[in-house]
Amino acid sequence: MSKPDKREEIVRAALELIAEQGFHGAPMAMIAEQAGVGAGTIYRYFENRDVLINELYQEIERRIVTALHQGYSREKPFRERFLHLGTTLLRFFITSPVDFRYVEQFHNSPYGVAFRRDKLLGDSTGGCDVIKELFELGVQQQILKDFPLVILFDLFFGPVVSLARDHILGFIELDEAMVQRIIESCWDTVRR
Amino acid sequence: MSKPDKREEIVRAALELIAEQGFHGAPMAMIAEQAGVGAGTIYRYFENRDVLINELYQEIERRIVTALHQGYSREKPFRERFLHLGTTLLRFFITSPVDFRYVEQFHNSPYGVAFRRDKLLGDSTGGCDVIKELFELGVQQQILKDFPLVILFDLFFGPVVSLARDHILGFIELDEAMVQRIIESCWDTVRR
Amino acid sequence: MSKPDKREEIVRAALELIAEQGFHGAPMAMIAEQAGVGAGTIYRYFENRDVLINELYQEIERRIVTALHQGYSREKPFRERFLHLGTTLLRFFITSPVDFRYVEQFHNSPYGVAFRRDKLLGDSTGGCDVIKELFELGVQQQILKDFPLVILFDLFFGPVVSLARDHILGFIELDEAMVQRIIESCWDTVRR
Amino acid sequence: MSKPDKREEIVRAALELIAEQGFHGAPMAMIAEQAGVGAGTIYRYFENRDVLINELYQEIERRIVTALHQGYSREKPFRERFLHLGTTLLRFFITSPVDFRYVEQFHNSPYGVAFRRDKLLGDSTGGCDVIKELFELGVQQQILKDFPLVILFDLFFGPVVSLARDHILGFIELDEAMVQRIIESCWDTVRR
DNA sequence: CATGAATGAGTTTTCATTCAT
DNA sequence: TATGAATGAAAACTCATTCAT
Repeated sequence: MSKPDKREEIVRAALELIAEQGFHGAPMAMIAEQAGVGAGTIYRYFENRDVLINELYQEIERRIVTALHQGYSREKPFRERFLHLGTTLLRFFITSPVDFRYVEQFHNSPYGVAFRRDKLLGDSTGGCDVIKELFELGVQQQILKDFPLVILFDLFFGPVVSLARDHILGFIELDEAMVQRIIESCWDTVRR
Repeated sequence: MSKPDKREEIVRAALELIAEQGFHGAPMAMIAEQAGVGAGTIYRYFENRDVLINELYQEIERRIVTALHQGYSREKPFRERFLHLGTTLLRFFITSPVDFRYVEQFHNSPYGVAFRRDKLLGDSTGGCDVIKELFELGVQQQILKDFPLVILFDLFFGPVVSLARDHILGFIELDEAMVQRIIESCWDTVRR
Repeated sequence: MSKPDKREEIVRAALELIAEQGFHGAPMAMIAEQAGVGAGTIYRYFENRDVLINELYQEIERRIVTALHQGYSREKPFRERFLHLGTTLLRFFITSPVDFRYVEQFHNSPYGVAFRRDKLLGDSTGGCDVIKELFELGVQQQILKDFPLVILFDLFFGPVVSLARDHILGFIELDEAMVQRIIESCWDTVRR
Repeated sequence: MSKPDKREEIVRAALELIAEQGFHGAPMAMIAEQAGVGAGTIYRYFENRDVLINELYQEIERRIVTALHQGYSREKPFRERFLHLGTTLLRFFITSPVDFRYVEQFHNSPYGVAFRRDKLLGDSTGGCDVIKELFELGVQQQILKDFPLVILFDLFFGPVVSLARDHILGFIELDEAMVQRIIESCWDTVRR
C-alpha cells in the first residue's frame, strides 16, 4: 500500500466507524484494524485522535462546498440559486449518510463545541461562504424576510438537517420530487 | 440534606455537567462531587449510569409536556393552537438552556438512538402527544400541506431547534417579539 | 421480633446465602434483607463480617459435635464406635447440606486458612475431640494401622467429605444402606 | 521480555497469588505487579478475569493428565496401574503445591461450580479420562467393589486430596515410602 | 435499640499513546 | 517507515461499615 493510500484507508475506516457507532464505538485500535494498518501507523498521519477527528470533519466540509458549487452560477436568478443550494445540500446529505452522520456526531460533541467556538459564525451547515453570500444578498435586496442572517439560516436549513436525519434513520423515504417540494416550502418560509 | 434533596442534587449536577460538557465530560465521580455526595450515593438513586441518563431525559420530557399543556385548549382555533405550541416550545428551550443542551446530547448518542428505536415515532420533540394529535388533525382537515406527518414535523420543528441552539450559543438574541414572528413564519411553511 | 430472634434470623440468612452463593454472593446488605433486619443491625450482634463468618462456623462445629455424641458410648466396642462416628458424620452432612456447603466454603477461603493456622491440629472435621480420642486409642491399642494420626484421619474422613459433596451436588444418591457399606469400607482402610 | 515470557509471568503470578491468598487476595492489579507487567497487559493475553482463571485451571489439568500418562501402560496388571495412578497423583499434588492449592480454590468457587455443571461428570480429579476408564474396567471385570463409579472415585481420591492438603499445610510429611503405603491402603478400600 | 442512607476505598476493565523492533 | 505489544490513567460500579435519626 502506498503512503497516500494508507492515509486514505485510515480516513475511510474512521469515518465509517464513527458515523455508525459514534465516537465511543471507534477506538483507535479498531480504526487501525478496519483500515488494515498498525495502531501506531495512524500517528504517522495524524498527531493524535483529536487531530484525526477534526481533519475528518474538514474533509467532509470540503466535499459539501464542492457539491454546492457544482452547477451553481451567480448569473442565475436568485430563487433558482436558492433552490439549487437547498436541494443540493439535502441531496448530498441523503446520498452521503456516512458524512451526514459524522457531521451530526461531530457537532454534538466536545469537538463540535470547540469548533463552533472558534468560528463564532453561526451557519449550521459549516462555513459555506457561497451560502452566506447569497443570504446576505437576499437581505440587502429585500428578497428575503427582514430577519437577522442567522435566523434566516435556521429557518432554511433547520428543516433540511431534520429531514436528512429522518430519511437516513428510515422514518421517511425522500425521492427527488419530494426533495423539490420540500425545498420550495423552505423557500416560501424565508422569502418576502 | 434530606433524602429527596440528595436525589435532586444529583439530577441537577448530572444535568448541568452533561449539558455543558457532554457525556464524556461527566464521569460519575465528577457528578458526585458537583452534587456534593459520595460516589456510591448516586447508585442508591439510579441503578447505573444508563438509568440515570435515561431518567434525566424523561424528567425533561415531562417538563416539556407540562409546559406545552399550560394554556393550551382544544377549543381554540387551529392556527392559534399551532402558534401556542411553537412559541411555547421555543420559549421553553431558550429559557431552559440546560434542558435543551441535554436533550441534544441525548439524541445524538447511543442512548438517544436506542430511545428512538423504541419509539418508532419520529417526532424530534420527543413523545409529545399533544403535538402529534394536532398535526394529525391538521392533515385530516386539510389545513396543513399534503406532506407525510414526519415531514411536517421537520418543517415546523427543525427551525425551532436550530434557533434555540443558536440563541443558547449566543449567536442571536431572541426576544418575545422575534419568537412570535419566527413561529408565524414556521406556520406559513406548513399551512396550506 | 425479640432480640435473640433477630440474631437467629441473621445467622440463618447468612448461612443459607453463603452456603448457596459463596462468600461473594452474600454481601451484608443482602444478608440483612434476607434476615428481615436493617443493615446496621447485624453490627449489634457481630462486630464485623469476619466475626460473623467465624461464629457461623463455630455454631456448625457445635452442631457436629453434638450429633457425634448422640448415641455415642465409650462402653461400646471399638469398631462399633468407629462406625457410629463415621455414619453419623456422613449422615449429618447429607441431611444438613447448608451446613456442609458452608463448612466447605469456609475451609477454602482466607477465613479457613487463618482458622487452620490457629489450630495447628490437622483433623479435617474440625476440633472434634471425641474423634481424636478414639483414633489415638486405636493407634495405642494397635487396632488401627501404624500410620501417623493425621493420615488415619484423612484415610477415614477424606472419603466421607467427598461423598457428602457428591451427594449434595446430586451426582449420587446415598441411602442408609449405602452409608453403612461405605463407612464399613472406610473402616477396612484404617483397621489393621 | 519476549512475548511468551510475559504471558508466562502473568500465569505464574496469578497462580501463586490465587493459590496462596485465594481469589479475593489476587486482584488484577496485584497480579500485574507480581508479574512485573502493566495492569492492561493482562488483557492482551486473557479476555477478562474469568478467562484467566479458567485457563489457569485448564493448564493445571493438562499438567496432571500428562503426569498420569507418564509411565502408564494399558499392558500392565490392573493393580499396578491403579497404584501408578494413585501414587502419581498424590506425588504430583505434593510436589506442585501451588497447582494443588489453585485447584482447591477453583473447585470451591463459582468458577468451579460452573465448571462442574458443564461436565456433569463427577470425578473429583477433573476430567482425567484415563482414570475413569480404569475404574470402569475394574467395575466391569468385578475387580473393584460393587459400588457406583462415583463412590469408588470418592473412596480412592478423597483420601488423596485430604492427604495432599495436610502435607502442603505442613501437618504431615509424606515421603515416598509413605505415599506407597497410603495408596496401597486406598487400593484395599476399593478392591473386592 | 434498630435502622438504612451515605460513604469512599477498592475492583475490573478500556483505550489513547508510546517506543523498541 | 510501519508495527503492535505494552502501558497506566481513568471510568463504572460494589460493598463493608458508620452514624444521624
